[in-house]
Amino acid sequence: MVTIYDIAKRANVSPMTVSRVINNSNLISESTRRRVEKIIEEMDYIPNKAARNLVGKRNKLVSLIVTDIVNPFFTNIARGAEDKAAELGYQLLLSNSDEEVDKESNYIRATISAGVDGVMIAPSGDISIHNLNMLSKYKIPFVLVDREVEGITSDLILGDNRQGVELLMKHLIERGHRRIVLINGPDYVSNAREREKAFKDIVNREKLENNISPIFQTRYKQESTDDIVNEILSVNVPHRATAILAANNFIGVSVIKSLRKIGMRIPEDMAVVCFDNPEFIQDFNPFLTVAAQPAYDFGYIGMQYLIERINGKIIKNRKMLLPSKLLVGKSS
Amino acid sequence: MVTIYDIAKRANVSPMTVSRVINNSNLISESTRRRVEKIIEEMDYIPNKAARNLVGKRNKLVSLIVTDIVNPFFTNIARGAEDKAAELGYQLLLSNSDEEVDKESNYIRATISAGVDGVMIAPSGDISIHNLNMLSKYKIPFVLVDREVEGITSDLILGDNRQGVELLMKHLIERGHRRIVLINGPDYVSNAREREKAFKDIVNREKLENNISPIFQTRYKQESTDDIVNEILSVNVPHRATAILAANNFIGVSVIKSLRKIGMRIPEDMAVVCFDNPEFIQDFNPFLTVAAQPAYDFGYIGMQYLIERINGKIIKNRKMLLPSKLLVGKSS
DNA sequence: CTGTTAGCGCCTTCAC
DNA sequence: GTGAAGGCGCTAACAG
Repeated sequence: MVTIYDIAKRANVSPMTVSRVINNSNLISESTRRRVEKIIEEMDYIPNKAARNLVGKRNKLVSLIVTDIVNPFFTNIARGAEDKAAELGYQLLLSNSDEEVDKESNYIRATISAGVDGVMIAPSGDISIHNLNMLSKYKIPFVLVDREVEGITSDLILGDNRQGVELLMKHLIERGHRRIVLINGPDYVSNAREREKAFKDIVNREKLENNISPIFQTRYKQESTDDIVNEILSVNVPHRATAILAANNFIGVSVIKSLRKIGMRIPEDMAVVCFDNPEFIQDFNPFLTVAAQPAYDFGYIGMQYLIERINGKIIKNRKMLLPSKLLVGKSS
Repeated sequence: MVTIYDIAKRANVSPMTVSRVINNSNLISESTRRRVEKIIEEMDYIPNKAARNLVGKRNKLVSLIVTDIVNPFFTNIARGAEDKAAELGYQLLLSNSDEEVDKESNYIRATISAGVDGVMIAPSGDISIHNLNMLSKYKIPFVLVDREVEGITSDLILGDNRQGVELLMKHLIERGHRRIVLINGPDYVSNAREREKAFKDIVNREKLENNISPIFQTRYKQESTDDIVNEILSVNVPHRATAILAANNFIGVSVIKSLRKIGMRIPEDMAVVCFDNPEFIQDFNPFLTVAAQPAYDFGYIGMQYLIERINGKIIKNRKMLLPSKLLVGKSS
């Protein structure tokens, strides 16, 4: 391994001078700078981050913790985050928490151990507060994306959930639906609570039949929704809901599968809409009607915020609320 | 920041003893071990990787370099890789090369600088050889996934491209197609060369009309294929190709878009098949007929190989060839 | 503008 | 079983 000492020897300078060169110090004469740079090039010298980090320097390393990179929503967040990070010279550690606090907790510890400068996280839920406090204890800045956590103040990049629900509900109502069911995510995730609140408000405001517009709860994962769908269909036809609003793409897809399994036609027998695209290419084969959140921007802007924080430029907490776009498919 | 010195003081032992505890040395009495462990717990001590790394220890950090995490093929590779890495206590650095050698080169340097123990990479192409040699120079083990590189020997996790092409061609031929066009990836990527070779062999073997079965080349990216499609359609109908084999999902999707743009019906006017799912959920809304590669396994097995290499368990190079599965959609 | 000294947190080596 | 000394590669603080 080539070190600054090797460079120094060859260049007839002290290691400190080499250090100054690789850190772009301007307390150096142009001639020695050039000489040293040439030798660095020749010897393929690559600085050792561990050593740098040990003396208290920034590590230029950030951590991204999502629930599941396979969800296109988070895939795009990851890409946005990585693009911005790379642009600013940072590297990205990736973890999948699967919405499990314990896994998340392990990742947080590993992440601290690795000496990251900051963390961008879509927290598992409100119980993530302990993990986030751990970060605070180590003075590691973080931003929350997609979800906030009760009792935590930080920079936030969130979807405008009320606006998204309005978009989907308005669309369904325009198509004549009056009996709409919400299949929501878990109530320990902030965006599920917000989506539910918006849903209820609209049901009241629009005087929809809210006795037949109950709210079901599942998880934001690839899980069967057969039971919930069966329960919805157990209501006899004149009173049965005619449309389902799924709180995210995984739920939306599961609902479609459950409906198809028992021969229901979509949208004739049941309309389905959801948050977030289940597919990564927007305009290719749209089946589901969705409120598409600008996931890439979540990641890109979030990383910008995070690195500003790392550099100590920003003190007060910021909250960015990003709107969804309605993409009408065949499912409604 | 809590260090082994803090723990040592509180436990009335030397820092060395603490070090032994956190490294599960067995040269320690049960009683002191327990005492130290208790204090570690109390003080929320987290080891500093930078320090560990500096004294030459494993960093428990690996790097994954893909061309684009947004491609579901690589998304699933990433998930498989991260799962295996986490299982074995490793963390994952993620980078997107966009199939550009210079970007890749920067990531490789950053990755070395970060002190990774190993690298899993889908190389940009044959020119990646310099980047891989850089890794060798630093004695960092690596495995190649999805693509091999001429002149590089290493562990390999590859798709069985011949088998995949056979699958798709057999399917098309069974449906009566005799004039098939290949829209391939760039020839500096090994799998493109293999797919082309298999395609040609089958065209000859099956005595397909190979004067009208030319091969076009584009990139494995989300780029327009309008020009290529127009060229294909410029042939008059009795002689025009009736099916297109796209070498990956991005190309497949682009081709569909190009065809739709000019009002061609799929599959009536033109059948389309490709490698890899363009969607992350297999059984939801299948439009394209695809040869689906087991991407998750690429990542999972690849990471297993890599970490075995890191631990010095394996010496000879291994090559894992994974078969595709045919998923028939509406596009053919 | 350049060099010297000391130390970051941990582990290897060698004592005891 | 436990501890002391030294050093990994780098940079902050000081000196010249």
